[in-house]
Amino acid sequence: MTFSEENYLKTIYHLTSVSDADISTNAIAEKMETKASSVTDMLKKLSEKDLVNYVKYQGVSLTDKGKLAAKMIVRKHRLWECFLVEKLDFSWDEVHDIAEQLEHIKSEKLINKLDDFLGNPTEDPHGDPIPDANGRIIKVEKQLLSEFEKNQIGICVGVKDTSSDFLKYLDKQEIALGSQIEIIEKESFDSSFRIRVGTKEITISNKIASNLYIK
Amino acid sequence: MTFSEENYLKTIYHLTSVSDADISTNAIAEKMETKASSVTDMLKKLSEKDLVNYVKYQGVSLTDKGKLAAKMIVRKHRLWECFLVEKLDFSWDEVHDIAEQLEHIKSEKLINKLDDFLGNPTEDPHGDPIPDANGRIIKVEKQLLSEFEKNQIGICVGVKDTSSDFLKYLDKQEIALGSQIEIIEKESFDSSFRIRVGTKEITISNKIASNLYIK
DNA sequence: AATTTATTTTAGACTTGGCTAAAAATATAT
DNA sequence: ATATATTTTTAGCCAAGTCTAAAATAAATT
Repeated sequence: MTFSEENYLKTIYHLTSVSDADISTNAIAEKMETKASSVTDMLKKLSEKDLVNYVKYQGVSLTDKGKLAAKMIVRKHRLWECFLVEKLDFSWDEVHDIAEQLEHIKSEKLINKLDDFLGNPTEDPHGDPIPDANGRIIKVEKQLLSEFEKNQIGICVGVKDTSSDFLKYLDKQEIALGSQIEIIEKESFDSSFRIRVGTKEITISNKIASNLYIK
Repeated sequence: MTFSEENYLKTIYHLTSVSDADISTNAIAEKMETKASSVTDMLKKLSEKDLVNYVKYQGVSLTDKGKLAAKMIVRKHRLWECFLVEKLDFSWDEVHDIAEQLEHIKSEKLINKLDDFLGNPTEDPHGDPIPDANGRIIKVEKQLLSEFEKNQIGICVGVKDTSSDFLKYLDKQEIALGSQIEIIEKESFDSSFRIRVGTKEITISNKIASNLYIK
């Protein structure tokens, strides 16, 4: 499988996890910052290889084979992210681009040994689940901070947006995975939140609250 | 720089280290298992980028820029090999192909952090030197076992051939980096050697002796 | 239901890196 | 010095993956 094929599969996998319905050519093109015509070409190829179910003009979905392949790529991506953060001391906002390259390294033995070396983690540095060698995923109950009510208390277990900008903002506010967060007040006017993180009290916008997973 | 360009640079670098003279198109083609015509095309491109000095029909050599680039690829390759052997517990005959992929990962920060994580090693698992971040290499005095005489004693510090077959043979004979080797007898007829490795006495062919570095 | 708008596909072109076959240059041998 | 052999380059073709522009289909609107 080529780099390009792997990137398409991964994109379709991620889009599927939010929408469920068949994925449109345009949605893929937008996510991958490429042109719809390029996507069409690739969908034909992936369909040939039985990695996707593709019907002209009707969108696309992953076959079982395609889904497993996509999960293996996600597995590699997230394990490498763990390695970068835990062993090489990268911060969580620096690892995405490097893992984007490392996820294409081909060696099952490598990834399984890496998994063991890291102590078989079930989540990456952003709180996203890591599929095991068979593609199984342990789902953690979690909800967005924005859905919480006044006086509720929870632990930060993940981020929805993993952009460097957002992660750096969280660092600045000293919000990390494992941080205890208490809703002090929910402002009805703009849906912003007054929260306590550890000992500090801060105000965060609804956009921030909509990208933090809490348990 | 593309994968292909990096592979050509690396090949020219390795060929240079044995011959000194300009490298022929054919020599590159043979080493890379490709055709001379493909090599010519690539040499033109590398020359455009000032990575090689190339004169039609006259062979090729690396520019300073090209040599540094090649050393950085070798650095990455050898550091990843160290990682695979020391941290992930691969054996020395398994790491080459994986490092061949990892050497193309682009991130200076990654490789320097990996270097630190490994304790800034100066040699890879085959005894080959690892260039530092500036391309500097610590050369170790060493000679081939085949050049040794009767009754000489030395320590195995490297292998010339790094093929899996050869490395597995060495494993079988319990010869590893650091092994003490004593020449018991040199057979003049076929230039084979009777040697002592640790407590064991074995006979090795001249071909084997010509691929073991001793200090 | 017809027409406009948006999406998707096709057709044809380009780039990278490879190939084969033939031509050109260089090296070797008579 | 010339003929032969080897090496290297050129010329033209192919596949992957991308693009633009035009055509086809689906969706939305009147």
